[in-house]
Amino acid sequence: MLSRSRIVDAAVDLIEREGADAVSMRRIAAGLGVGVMSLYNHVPNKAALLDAISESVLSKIEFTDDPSAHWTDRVRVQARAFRQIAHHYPRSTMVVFSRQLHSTAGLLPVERALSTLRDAGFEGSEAVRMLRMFVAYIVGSLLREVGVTPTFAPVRGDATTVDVDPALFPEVSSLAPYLTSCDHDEEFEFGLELLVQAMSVRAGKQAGRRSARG
Amino acid sequence: MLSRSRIVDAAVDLIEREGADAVSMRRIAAGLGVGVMSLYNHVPNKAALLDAISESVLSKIEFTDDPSAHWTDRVRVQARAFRQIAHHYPRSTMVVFSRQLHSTAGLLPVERALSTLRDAGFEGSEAVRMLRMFVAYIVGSLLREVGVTPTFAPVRGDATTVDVDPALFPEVSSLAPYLTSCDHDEEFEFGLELLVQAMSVRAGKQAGRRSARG
DNA sequence: GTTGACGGACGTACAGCGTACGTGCCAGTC
DNA sequence: GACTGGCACGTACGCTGTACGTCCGTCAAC
Repeated sequence: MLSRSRIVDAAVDLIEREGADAVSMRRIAAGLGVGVMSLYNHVPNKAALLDAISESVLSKIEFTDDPSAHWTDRVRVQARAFRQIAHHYPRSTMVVFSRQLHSTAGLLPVERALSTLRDAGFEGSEAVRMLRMFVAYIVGSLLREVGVTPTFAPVRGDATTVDVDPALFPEVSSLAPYLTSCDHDEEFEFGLELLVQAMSVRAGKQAGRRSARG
Repeated sequence: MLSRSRIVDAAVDLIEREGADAVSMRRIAAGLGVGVMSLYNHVPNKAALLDAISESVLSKIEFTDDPSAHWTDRVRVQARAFRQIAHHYPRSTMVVFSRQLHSTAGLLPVERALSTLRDAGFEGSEAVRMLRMFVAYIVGSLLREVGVTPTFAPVRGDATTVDVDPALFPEVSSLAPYLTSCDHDEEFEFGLELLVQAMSVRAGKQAGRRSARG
């Protein structure tokens, strides 16, 4: 029996195997051994299916939040949880990023994050701003890692040959070795640590007089 | 007479007017008062055209770098220049973000940024890491602003009504006013300032004695 | 002036797309 | 038995990208 979740799962599989461009209602139906129009009994249209895919991927984020841990560690854990799911479904993640979702699938992560930020001493608009900044960094990082967007390492994939004019681009040329290679894990952790430290400073300023929560 | 740049310009116009989904070779040709296949005399295929669009948009970034200014201000200026062009071509920016570009169109910004980072005291891999982190933040922010990706304000557009269960999501519920509204300018500047400050701290550590910004 | 070559504009054609619409099968309820 | 509603499915339409062939204007060589 066909069902919405079976369709979504098949679509995610197809995306991961052959890329987002390969996704068509016909291909999904064929993968399920089913007629094309049968899908429309469970999904109103393709756009809604893509939204459902986004929701499905987002809901797979594992948030094992430990309220007793220090808030900085909780921030790290949550950021990595986000990243891990993106690595597990890289091509579907691109679909998520390319769609505006109005669902509540992302509510739980937001709730957890805000709770953590409150423990860090951020209140009101400051907490929301911190959250948005963090999400921006994570999304931007994942967009680079997933490979669809700018590693801004504009040299050839072959790390040995660099076809950049040193006279025109001295910095790019001299830093070419670092620009061509990219250890995504290190890169992500570097930015994460920087942000956490920046948040710590800000938290100290804000909560300076008042007592921070344990 | 048809030309590659005329085609690209027409495509960008079409994207901005009617969205990326509306872009088809036929529509572009019609907009130019030209037959569909004529386009293929100047562009090998649609994918290449989209790449050309990305390149065109990126090349429009205005970098009026002032080497005499403090590096923190130069960072700010460069970040805002990036953002400004994204605001000028919001829908085309999404096309840029959704494509992996191997062109050298983004080289000049990278060169300027690395030069600025060098002045800040960052060398080698540290400079590249800083650049990548900054780009990640900017890209993530723009992705939110351009509206295609998660403002993570999962409540309704109507700011007065919030359909979130306060029992299940107390933080989201209590911060709803801040989550529903989003002043993109303030939001961007907030994260920008946080990053610049974080970089200042790091620069101080790395370069030893250096004038901190007041 | 004639001829030949060539590049660009264009029409036709084909496979694939999303999906509106209609048809038929089957389970459940009077 | 008749009726109803949900689901699987086929057909069909208008759209897409683009391979291929054709036509025409320009220019060089004779």
